[in-house]
Amino acid sequence: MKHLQDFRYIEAVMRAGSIRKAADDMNITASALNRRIQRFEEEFGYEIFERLPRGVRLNPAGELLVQHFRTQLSELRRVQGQVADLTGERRGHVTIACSQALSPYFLPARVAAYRAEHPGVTFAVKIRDRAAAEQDLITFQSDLALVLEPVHMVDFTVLSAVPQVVHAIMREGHPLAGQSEIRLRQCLDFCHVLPSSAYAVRHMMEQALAGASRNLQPVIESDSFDFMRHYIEFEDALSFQIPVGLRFPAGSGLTSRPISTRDLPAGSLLLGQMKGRTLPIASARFAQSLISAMEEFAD
Amino acid sequence: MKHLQDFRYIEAVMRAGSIRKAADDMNITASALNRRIQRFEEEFGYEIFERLPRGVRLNPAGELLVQHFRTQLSELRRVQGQVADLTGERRGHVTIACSQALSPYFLPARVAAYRAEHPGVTFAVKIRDRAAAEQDLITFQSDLALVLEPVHMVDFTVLSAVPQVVHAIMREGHPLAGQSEIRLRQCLDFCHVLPSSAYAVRHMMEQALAGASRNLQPVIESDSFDFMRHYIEFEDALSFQIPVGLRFPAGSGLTSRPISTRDLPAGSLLLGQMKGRTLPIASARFAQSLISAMEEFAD
DNA sequence: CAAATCCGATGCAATTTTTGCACCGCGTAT
DNA sequence: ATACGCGGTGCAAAAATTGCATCGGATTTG
Repeated sequence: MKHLQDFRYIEAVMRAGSIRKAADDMNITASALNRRIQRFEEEFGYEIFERLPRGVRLNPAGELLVQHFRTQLSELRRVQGQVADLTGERRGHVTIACSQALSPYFLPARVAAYRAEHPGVTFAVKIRDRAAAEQDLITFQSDLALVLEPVHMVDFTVLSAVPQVVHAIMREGHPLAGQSEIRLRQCLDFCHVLPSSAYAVRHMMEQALAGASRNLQPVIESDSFDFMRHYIEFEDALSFQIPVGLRFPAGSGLTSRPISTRDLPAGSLLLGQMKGRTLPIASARFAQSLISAMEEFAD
Repeated sequence: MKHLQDFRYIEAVMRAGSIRKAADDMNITASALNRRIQRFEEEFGYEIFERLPRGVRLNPAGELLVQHFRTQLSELRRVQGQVADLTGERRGHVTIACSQALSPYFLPARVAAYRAEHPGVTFAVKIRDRAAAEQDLITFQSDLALVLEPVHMVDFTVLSAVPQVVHAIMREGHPLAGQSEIRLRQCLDFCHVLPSSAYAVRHMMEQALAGASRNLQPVIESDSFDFMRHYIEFEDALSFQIPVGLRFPAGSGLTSRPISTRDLPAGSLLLGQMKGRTLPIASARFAQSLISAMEEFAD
């Protein structure tokens, strides 16, 4: 849309940190871009960039403005969706940021189920760690976020929450497999494979062990839940995952046992959206469908 | 703001009902305007005007779009206000649509009280009948509406409500002045001076008398509460007003008595805003101040 | 029933706006 | 001290917008 051109340039400058670099990115001359910025600031009535010796940076007014434009852009898309709806096209697009744990089983199943009923709806599923998922909402890059234990919770409206007890994953023959519940300290006696600290499960475990005499000493630390899960098949170690991410096909040789909530309180898996935002119809409906499905996982 | 130029043109075309007339209004050629509309529709992806033999009219998609633009425009102003705030200018502007009854005493006092504390804040007070006040909110021409018994209440969020019993206004020597409360049917025995049917008091009285054997027969019907009130000083008739609009300076020779709520239920004086909207800081604060003041008038 | 009227659309030239290029002054970094 | 990268600016080229004249179509008018 033509009338948001200025915003695209402003955002580019913000990202690049300098008008010249941004001009390069946007295939335009620095002078042209410079003047666009100046003209905009004049019309707006206030400067939005601080001029630094090595470039420019958004000032607080600029931050406010960028946030406004982002809202505006997402609203425009929502209106377009609504118009598409009433012209009978009946399509729609859902963007969701979610934790890695959701990616193998839970979310694919839910998206497929939804698409079975609404084939015209398309999806963008972004795997994000819990901090990045929130950032995605704030920048309007995702309509929804489904994430375990979000970090900041500012501008985050919770649509649904289910508690999730952390499970230890192990081979079927593992010594701990004989118990129906595992104490956290028992885990420390075995080799463990953990997600890196950006992930909620790791964070929860470190919180739980803060002040304890023994600490986590992962033999493997990874960003890939998939990698860790498969690693367990080869070494007699422990990995950890929440129920929505668990499922053991026959013959995998793996099993899981819950960690006692006395040691490790259950985390909350939250479905949320940007506070105060009106979601596009497709996303709002899919959120409803997700909420129903999440209730079945209340652990 | 330059980037909303298209919207201004679209709105002009909507109002004028034809591109040519709108072009005239906006001091531009019809062809230029026509092409702007076409280009916009192309970018937007959908037509927003129906082409009729005698002009154009917004289609449903266009209605949605116009509403979107109005929101956007008001949001932009809010952001500008916020920016003004953080640059230390500490100014602000409040727009409020209100019933005529509020205009002589209640609202001037409230606005003055608020400005005494916040001298930088400016006001636009628009006197509107109850239907027009709501319309003002919807079109974002006012931030707030303070109105007795609004008509539609769609997209209307109530911020505060106080009941208002209708009072009869009369000269001090009037036969009914001896009673502490007046029955509605008694009023019919005297000449009465009524607001026209666009006003809530008139509407409430007609509702109350619907199906009754006797009906209202105003000797004077007027749009001006001020006129009616002063008219009573010259003829021994009755007029009607709600408490917030009442105050008799010594020597006016007028007085008022409440109509029994058995005959005429109290109406609600509502302070409201457009549903889902975030008000500019100045308006939000003034609304808070109004809410406090309104509580004193709970009748 | 035909002429007149009013409408939106469009080709083309005039005008305004935007862009690119060259260059300035300035502060930092080397 | 010099070189580099930055934002800002004058001026000409390029692009977009506008105005004018005109078309084709539908309604209104006489």
